[in-house]
Amino acid sequence: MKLSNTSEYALRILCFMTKDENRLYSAKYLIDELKISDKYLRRLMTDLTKAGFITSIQGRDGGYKFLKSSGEIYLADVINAVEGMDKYTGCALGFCECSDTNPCVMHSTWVPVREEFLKAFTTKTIRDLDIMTVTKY
Amino acid sequence: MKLSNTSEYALRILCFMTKDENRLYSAKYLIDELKISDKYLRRLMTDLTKAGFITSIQGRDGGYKFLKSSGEIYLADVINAVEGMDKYTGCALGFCECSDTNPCVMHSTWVPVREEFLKAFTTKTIRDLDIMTVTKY
DNA sequence: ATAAAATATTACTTCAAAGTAGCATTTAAT
DNA sequence: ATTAAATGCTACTTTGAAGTAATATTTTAT
Repeated sequence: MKLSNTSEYALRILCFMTKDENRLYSAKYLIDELKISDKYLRRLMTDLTKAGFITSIQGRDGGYKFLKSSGEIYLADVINAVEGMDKYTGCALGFCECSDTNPCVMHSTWVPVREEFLKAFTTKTIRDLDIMTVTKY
Repeated sequence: MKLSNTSEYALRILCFMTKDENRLYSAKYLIDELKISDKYLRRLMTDLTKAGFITSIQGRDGGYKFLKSSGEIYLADVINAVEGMDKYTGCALGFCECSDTNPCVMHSTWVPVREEFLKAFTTKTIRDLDIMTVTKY
Protein backbone atom coordinates (compact mmCIF):
# COMPACT_ATOMS: atom_id res chain seq x y z
CA MET A 1 0.00 0.00 0.00
CA LYS A 2 2.77 2.35 -0.89
CA LEU A 3 2.81 3.71 -4.39
CA SER A 4 5.79 2.75 -6.53
CA ASN A 5 8.65 5.22 -6.66
CA THR A 6 7.72 5.93 -10.24
CA SER A 7 4.17 7.04 -9.39
CA GLU A 8 5.35 8.75 -6.22
CA TYR A 9 7.82 10.89 -8.13
CA ALA A 10 5.30 11.76 -10.84
CA LEU A 11 2.77 12.97 -8.28
CA ARG A 12 5.34 14.88 -6.27
CA ILE A 13 6.66 16.64 -9.36
CA LEU A 14 3.26 17.75 -10.63
CA CYS A 15 2.17 18.76 -7.19
CA PHE A 16 5.31 20.81 -6.64
CA MET A 17 4.77 22.56 -9.95
CA THR A 18 1.40 23.88 -8.76
CA LYS A 19 3.18 26.16 -6.29
CA ASP A 20 3.45 28.57 -9.21
CA GLU A 21 1.26 27.03 -11.83
CA ASN A 22 2.23 29.18 -14.81
CA ARG A 23 5.95 29.13 -14.25
CA LEU A 24 8.42 27.30 -16.47
CA TYR A 25 10.37 24.75 -14.44
CA SER A 26 13.75 23.43 -15.55
CA ALA A 27 14.65 19.82 -14.87
CA LYS A 28 17.67 21.03 -12.94
CA TYR A 29 15.51 23.02 -10.55
CA LEU A 30 13.06 20.18 -9.98
CA ILE A 31 15.92 17.76 -9.36
CA ASP A 32 17.38 20.04 -6.70
CA GLU A 33 14.09 20.75 -4.99
CA LEU A 34 12.62 17.27 -5.06
CA LYS A 35 15.79 15.21 -4.63
CA ILE A 36 15.02 12.95 -7.54
CA SER A 37 17.90 11.73 -9.68
CA ASP A 38 18.58 13.49 -12.94
CA LYS A 39 17.90 10.75 -15.45
CA TYR A 40 14.95 9.29 -13.63
CA LEU A 41 13.22 12.65 -13.40
CA ARG A 42 13.87 13.42 -17.04
CA ARG A 43 12.38 10.12 -18.11
CA LEU A 44 9.27 10.82 -16.06
CA MET A 45 8.98 14.32 -17.48
CA THR A 46 8.94 12.81 -20.96
CA ASP A 47 6.11 10.46 -19.92
CA LEU A 48 4.16 13.33 -18.38
CA THR A 49 4.70 15.38 -21.52
CA LYS A 50 3.50 12.57 -23.78
CA ALA A 51 0.42 12.24 -21.59
CA GLY A 52 -0.35 15.89 -22.27
CA PHE A 53 -0.24 17.14 -18.67
CA ILE A 54 2.75 19.35 -19.29
CA THR A 55 4.62 20.63 -22.30
CA SER A 56 8.37 20.69 -22.70
CA ILE A 57 10.25 23.59 -24.19
CA GLN A 58 13.55 22.46 -25.59
CA GLY A 59 16.74 24.37 -26.09
CA ARG A 60 18.37 27.01 -23.97
CA ASP A 61 16.06 28.53 -21.35
CA GLY A 62 13.76 25.56 -21.87
CA GLY A 63 11.88 23.60 -19.26
CA TYR A 64 8.44 22.26 -18.47
CA LYS A 65 5.13 23.89 -17.71
CA PHE A 66 1.53 22.80 -17.37
CA LEU A 67 -0.41 22.25 -20.55
CA LYS A 68 -3.59 21.21 -18.75
CA SER A 69 -4.83 22.90 -15.64
CA SER A 70 -3.77 21.04 -12.50
CA GLY A 71 -7.45 20.83 -11.61
CA GLU A 72 -8.05 18.67 -14.66
CA ILE A 73 -5.32 16.14 -13.95
CA TYR A 74 -6.69 13.24 -11.91
CA LEU A 75 -4.34 11.21 -9.77
CA ALA A 76 -5.31 8.02 -11.59
CA ASP A 77 -4.41 9.67 -14.91
CA VAL A 78 -0.93 10.37 -13.61
CA ILE A 79 -0.39 6.80 -12.52
CA ASN A 80 -1.72 5.56 -15.84
CA ALA A 81 0.74 7.78 -17.66
CA VAL A 82 3.83 6.48 -15.88
CA GLU A 83 3.12 2.85 -15.05
CA GLY A 84 -0.55 1.94 -15.44
CA MET A 85 -3.23 1.48 -12.81
CA ASP A 86 -3.57 -2.28 -13.25
CA LYS A 87 -1.21 -3.03 -10.42
CA TYR A 88 -3.37 -0.98 -8.05
CA THR A 89 -6.82 -2.10 -9.09
CA GLY A 90 -6.38 -5.85 -9.50
CA CYS A 91 -7.13 -8.78 -7.23
CA ALA A 92 -5.28 -8.72 -3.92
CA LEU A 93 -4.01 -12.21 -4.56
CA GLY A 94 -3.13 -11.63 -8.20
CA PHE A 95 -5.74 -13.93 -9.73
CA CYS A 96 -6.27 -12.45 -13.16
CA GLU A 97 -9.74 -13.95 -13.55
CA CYS A 98 -11.01 -12.67 -10.23
CA SER A 99 -14.44 -10.99 -10.27
CA ASP A 100 -17.65 -10.64 -8.28
CA THR A 101 -19.08 -13.75 -9.92
CA ASN A 102 -15.85 -15.73 -9.72
CA PRO A 103 -14.20 -14.43 -6.56
CA CYS A 104 -11.02 -15.49 -4.79
CA VAL A 105 -10.99 -15.98 -1.03
CA MET A 106 -9.93 -12.39 -0.42
CA HIS A 107 -12.46 -10.86 -2.77
CA SER A 108 -15.09 -9.55 -0.39
CA THR A 109 -12.39 -8.34 1.98
CA TRP A 110 -10.56 -6.49 -0.74
CA VAL A 111 -13.46 -4.83 -2.54
CA PRO A 112 -14.05 -2.00 -0.02
CA VAL A 113 -10.33 -1.25 0.17
CA ARG A 114 -10.08 -1.03 -3.58
CA GLU A 115 -13.24 1.08 -3.78
CA GLU A 116 -11.79 3.56 -1.33
CA PHE A 117 -8.56 3.68 -3.31
CA LEU A 118 -10.36 4.19 -6.61
CA LYS A 119 -12.61 6.85 -5.14
CA ALA A 120 -9.61 8.83 -3.98
CA PHE A 121 -7.61 8.50 -7.16
CA THR A 122 -10.39 9.05 -9.68
CA THR A 123 -12.03 12.03 -7.96
CA LYS A 124 -9.00 13.95 -6.72
CA THR A 125 -6.85 16.03 -9.00
CA ILE A 126 -3.34 17.37 -8.54
CA ARG A 127 -4.87 20.65 -7.43
CA ASP A 128 -6.80 18.92 -4.63
CA LEU A 129 -3.66 17.76 -2.86
CA ASP A 130 -2.54 19.37 0.40
CA ILE A 131 -0.23 21.88 -1.17
CA MET A 132 -0.76 24.79 1.16
CA THR A 133 -0.40 22.98 4.44
CA VAL A 134 2.78 21.21 3.58
CA THR A 135 6.51 21.74 3.37
CA LYS A 136 7.52 18.39 1.95
CA TYR A 137 6.94 17.36 -1.59
CA MET B 1 -2.47 -2.38 -4.10
CA LYS B 2 -1.65 -5.95 -4.64
CA LEU B 3 -0.20 -7.88 -1.75
CA SER B 4 3.31 -9.21 -2.22
CA ASN B 5 3.63 -12.80 -3.36
CA THR B 6 4.95 -13.66 0.06
CA SER B 7 1.83 -12.40 1.87
CA GLU B 8 -0.41 -13.74 -0.85
CA TYR B 9 0.97 -17.25 -0.48
CA ALA B 10 0.78 -17.15 3.31
CA LEU B 11 -2.89 -16.16 3.23
CA ARG B 12 -3.77 -18.68 0.54
CA ILE B 13 -2.07 -21.49 2.42
CA LEU B 14 -3.78 -20.80 5.74
CA CYS B 15 -7.09 -20.26 4.05
CA PHE B 16 -6.81 -23.52 2.15
CA MET B 17 -6.01 -25.35 5.36
CA THR B 18 -9.35 -24.29 6.85
CA LYS B 19 -11.15 -26.56 4.40
CA ASP B 20 -10.51 -29.28 6.95
CA GLU B 21 -9.27 -27.43 9.95
CA ASN B 22 -8.06 -30.34 12.05
CA ARG B 23 -6.32 -32.24 9.32
CA LEU B 24 -2.55 -32.61 9.04
CA TYR B 25 -1.31 -31.19 5.73
CA SER B 26 1.99 -32.27 4.19
CA ALA B 27 4.05 -29.69 2.33
CA LYS B 28 3.85 -31.91 -0.76
CA TYR B 29 0.06 -31.78 -0.77
CA LEU B 30 -0.08 -28.01 -0.30
CA ILE B 31 2.45 -27.51 -3.09
CA ASP B 32 0.34 -29.57 -5.48
CA GLU B 33 -2.95 -27.96 -4.56
CA LEU B 34 -1.79 -24.35 -4.37
CA LYS B 35 0.82 -24.35 -7.14
CA ILE B 36 3.45 -22.75 -4.97
CA SER B 37 7.05 -23.80 -5.44
CA ASP B 38 8.47 -26.31 -3.02
CA LYS B 39 11.18 -24.30 -1.36
CA TYR B 40 9.21 -21.07 -1.17
CA LEU B 41 6.27 -22.78 0.48
CA ARG B 42 8.48 -24.57 2.97
CA ARG B 43 10.14 -21.32 3.99
CA LEU B 44 6.75 -19.73 4.54
CA MET B 45 5.55 -22.70 6.56
CA THR B 46 8.53 -22.23 8.85
CA ASP B 47 7.60 -18.55 9.32
CA LEU B 48 3.99 -19.45 10.01
CA THR B 49 5.12 -22.08 12.48
CA LYS B 50 7.40 -19.65 14.31
CA ALA B 51 4.51 -17.20 14.51
CA GLY B 52 2.50 -19.86 16.30
CA PHE B 53 -0.36 -20.14 13.82
CA ILE B 54 0.45 -23.70 12.92
CA THR B 55 2.66 -26.42 14.29
CA SER B 56 4.98 -28.62 12.29
CA ILE B 57 5.34 -32.31 12.87
CA GLN B 58 8.66 -33.55 11.63
CA GLY B 59 9.67 -36.99 10.50
CA ARG B 60 7.82 -39.53 8.51
CA ASP B 61 4.06 -38.88 8.26
CA GLY B 62 4.75 -35.34 9.38
CA GLY B 63 3.14 -32.16 8.15
CA TYR B 64 1.49 -29.02 9.41
CA LYS B 65 -1.70 -28.31 11.26
CA PHE B 66 -3.34 -25.40 13.00
CA LEU B 67 -2.13 -24.58 16.49
CA LYS B 68 -4.42 -21.58 16.87
CA SER B 69 -8.00 -21.59 15.68
CA SER B 70 -8.33 -19.98 12.24
CA GLY B 71 -10.84 -17.61 13.83
CA GLU B 72 -8.07 -16.20 16.01
CA ILE B 73 -5.60 -15.51 13.22
CA TYR B 74 -6.05 -11.96 11.91
CA LEU B 75 -4.95 -11.15 8.38
CA ALA B 76 -2.61 -8.45 9.64
CA ASP B 77 -0.94 -11.01 11.93
CA VAL B 78 -0.20 -13.20 8.96
CA ILE B 79 1.39 -10.37 7.00
CA ASN B 80 3.40 -9.39 10.06
CA ALA B 81 4.67 -12.93 10.38
CA VAL B 82 6.00 -13.18 6.83
CA GLU B 83 7.09 -9.69 5.85
CA GLY B 84 5.80 -7.02 8.22
CA MET B 85 2.91 -4.59 7.82
CA ASP B 86 5.07 -1.45 7.54
CA LYS B 87 5.02 -1.53 3.78
CA TYR B 88 1.22 -1.49 3.80
CA THR B 89 0.56 1.08 6.48
CA GLY B 90 3.11 3.77 5.69
CA CYS B 91 2.87 7.04 3.82
CA ALA B 92 1.81 6.72 0.19
CA LEU B 93 4.84 8.71 -0.89
CA GLY B 94 7.28 6.96 1.42
CA PHE B 95 8.03 9.90 3.72
CA CYS B 96 9.04 8.26 6.95
CA GLU B 97 8.17 11.31 9.07
CA CYS B 98 4.69 11.67 7.65
CA SER B 99 1.89 12.22 10.18
CA ASP B 100 -1.33 14.14 10.76
CA THR B 101 0.60 17.07 12.20
CA ASN B 102 3.35 16.95 9.60
CA PRO B 103 1.61 15.66 6.49
CA CYS B 104 2.86 15.17 2.96
CA VAL B 105 0.81 16.36 0.01
CA MET B 106 -0.95 13.01 -0.32
CA HIS B 107 -1.73 12.65 3.35
CA SER B 108 -5.42 13.58 3.49
CA THR B 109 -6.03 11.62 0.30
CA TRP B 110 -4.34 8.53 1.60
CA VAL B 111 -5.74 8.39 5.14
CA PRO B 112 -9.19 6.98 4.23
CA VAL B 113 -7.65 4.37 1.94
CA ARG B 114 -5.28 3.22 4.63
CA GLU B 115 -8.07 3.22 7.20
CA GLU B 116 -10.15 0.96 5.02
CA PHE B 117 -7.20 -1.35 4.52
CA LEU B 118 -6.42 -1.49 8.22
CA LYS B 119 -10.05 -2.08 9.11
CA ALA B 120 -10.19 -5.06 6.79
CA PHE B 121 -6.92 -6.61 7.86
CA THR B 122 -7.19 -6.07 11.61
CA THR B 123 -10.80 -7.19 12.00
CA LYS B 124 -10.95 -10.13 9.61
CA THR B 125 -9.48 -13.49 10.42
CA ILE B 126 -8.54 -16.39 8.19
CA ARG B 127 -11.89 -17.95 9.05
CA ASP B 128 -13.75 -14.88 7.75
CA LEU B 129 -12.46 -15.29 4.21
CA ASP B 130 -14.76 -16.46 1.43
CA ILE B 131 -13.87 -20.10 1.69
CA MET B 132 -17.24 -21.62 0.93
CA THR B 133 -18.07 -19.63 -2.17
CA VAL B 134 -14.79 -20.16 -3.89
CA THR B 135 -12.88 -22.68 -5.95
CA LYS B 136 -9.60 -20.85 -6.25
CA TYR B 137 -7.16 -20.46 -3.42
C1' DA C 1 19.80 -50.40 13.10
C1' DT C 2 18.14 -48.93 8.74
C1' DA C 3 15.43 -46.87 5.24
C1' DA C 4 11.87 -43.86 3.98
C1' DA C 5 9.40 -39.71 4.23
C1' DA C 6 8.80 -35.78 6.11
C1' DT C 7 10.50 -30.74 7.75
C1' DA C 8 14.64 -27.09 8.45
C1' DT C 9 18.39 -24.31 6.99
C1' DT C 10 21.75 -21.99 4.26
C1' DA C 11 23.43 -20.33 0.15
C1' DC C 12 22.80 -19.40 -4.60
C1' DT C 13 20.23 -17.71 -8.96
C1' DT C 14 16.76 -15.07 -11.49
C1' DC C 15 13.90 -11.17 -12.60
C1' DA C 16 11.78 -6.72 -12.75
C1' DA C 17 11.87 -2.13 -10.81
C1' DA C 18 14.93 1.46 -9.81
C1' DG C 19 18.61 4.08 -10.79
C1' DT C 20 22.79 5.69 -13.76
C1' DA C 21 25.78 6.94 -17.79
C1' DG C 22 26.66 8.74 -22.10
C1' DC C 23 25.51 10.80 -26.12
C1' DA C 24 22.12 13.09 -29.39
C1' DT C 25 19.12 16.90 -30.23
C1' DT C 26 17.19 21.46 -29.80
C1' DT C 27 17.22 26.47 -29.26
C1' DA C 28 18.57 31.22 -27.74
C1' DA C 29 22.19 34.50 -26.93
C1' DT C 30 26.25 36.17 -28.60
C1' DA D 1 28.43 30.13 -36.95
C1' DT D 2 29.42 29.01 -32.28
C1' DT D 3 28.58 28.14 -27.68
C1' DA D 4 25.93 27.24 -23.69
C1' DA D 5 22.09 25.35 -21.52
C1' DA D 6 18.39 22.99 -21.82
C1' DT D 7 15.54 18.35 -23.10
C1' DG D 8 15.36 13.34 -25.45
C1' DC D 9 16.82 8.70 -26.11
C1' DT D 10 19.07 4.21 -25.64
C1' DA D 11 21.66 1.08 -23.18
C1' DC D 12 23.77 -0.37 -18.97
C1' DT D 13 24.11 -1.34 -13.74
C1' DT D 14 22.24 -2.03 -9.21
C1' DT D 15 19.11 -3.73 -5.81
C1' DG D 16 15.73 -6.33 -3.39
C1' DA D 17 11.96 -9.64 -3.89
C1' DA D 18 11.13 -14.03 -5.69
C1' DG D 19 12.39 -18.41 -6.62
C1' DT D 20 15.71 -22.66 -6.61
C1' DA D 21 19.26 -26.11 -5.22
C1' DA D 22 21.57 -28.84 -2.16
C1' DT D 23 22.13 -30.66 2.20
C1' DA D 24 21.06 -31.45 7.20
C1' DT D 25 17.84 -32.95 10.62
C1' DT D 26 13.93 -35.41 12.57
C1' DT D 27 10.83 -39.30 13.26
C1' DT D 28 8.17 -43.57 12.13
C1' DA D 29 7.76 -48.22 10.18
C1' DT D 30 10.09 -52.26 9.40
